[in-house]
Amino acid sequence: MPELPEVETIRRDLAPLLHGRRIERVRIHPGSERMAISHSPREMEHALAGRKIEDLGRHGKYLLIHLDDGQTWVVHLRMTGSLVHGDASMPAHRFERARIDLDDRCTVRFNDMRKFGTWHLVEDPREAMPQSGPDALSEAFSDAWLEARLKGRTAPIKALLLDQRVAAGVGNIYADEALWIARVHPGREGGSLSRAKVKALRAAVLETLHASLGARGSSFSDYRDGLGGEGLHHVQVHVFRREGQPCERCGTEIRKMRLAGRGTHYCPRCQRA
DNA sequence: ACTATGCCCTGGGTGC
DNA sequence: TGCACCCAGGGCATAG
Repeated sequence: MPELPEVETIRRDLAPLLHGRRIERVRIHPGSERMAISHSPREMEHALAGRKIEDLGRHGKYLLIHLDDGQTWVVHLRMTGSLVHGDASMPAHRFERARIDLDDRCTVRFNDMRKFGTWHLVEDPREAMPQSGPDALSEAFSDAWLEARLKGRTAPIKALLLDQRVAAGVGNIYADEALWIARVHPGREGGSLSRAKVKALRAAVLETLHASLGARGSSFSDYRDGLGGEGLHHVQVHVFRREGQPCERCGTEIRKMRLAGRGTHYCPRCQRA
């Protein structure tokens, strides 16, 4: 599941390889037409061909590919998407959904088992992510911002952490990890957190995102970096998918529950309701 | 304005 | 071995 650290790792991998390259040809494969949101697949292929890539940005879980005509190609990998750079002769991945041929005999493959990934081609990146709030690693995601977003809210804090309007880039893995670090029960009402807890939670979000970035992301299943390699962070998580195993702090068995429609992992002792 | 739920999609795992 | 079923979940639409 590519969340902020995984998308940022891909951005860093691809940026030096794509900078200044011209896109020769783009093919969206049959059966994957739905990924093209802002245009029809054929229109998008045509609009991308011949464009030069200027630089790569990121906002939350969205990868932003800035082109020489001022447009931005906005890619979201959702759960199983990956963008893998390689030599044009590299054999196609089993779940290749699209292919981008560059002017240096290299290719970027868009692989996506579940076909949830999306592409937009827009003048302003905000058109492709109208709901997105501040990036979780930006200064705009401040203690004051988080406190204001949580104030008066009765929804579970886990659900609010997953809300991209609150903090863009936090997904299921890092929401669970941050709540464990901050010792907050995932089902607790968002508005019930003290100012000190809100501050601890924001710090925990940053801590877990930076820890994962340092390990090039988490590869629980499908995530791959920009070169097709796996991240290393999944071996150092505290709670995510560790149900039945002991909590590192107190030894209590990690539990799993369903919250906001997502598998939610926590320590029943460290994270009291 | 806020909260909860279902949908999209497909492979992997499980149970019979 | 085969098959039905369930699970994974980000963002969006919809209902209340």
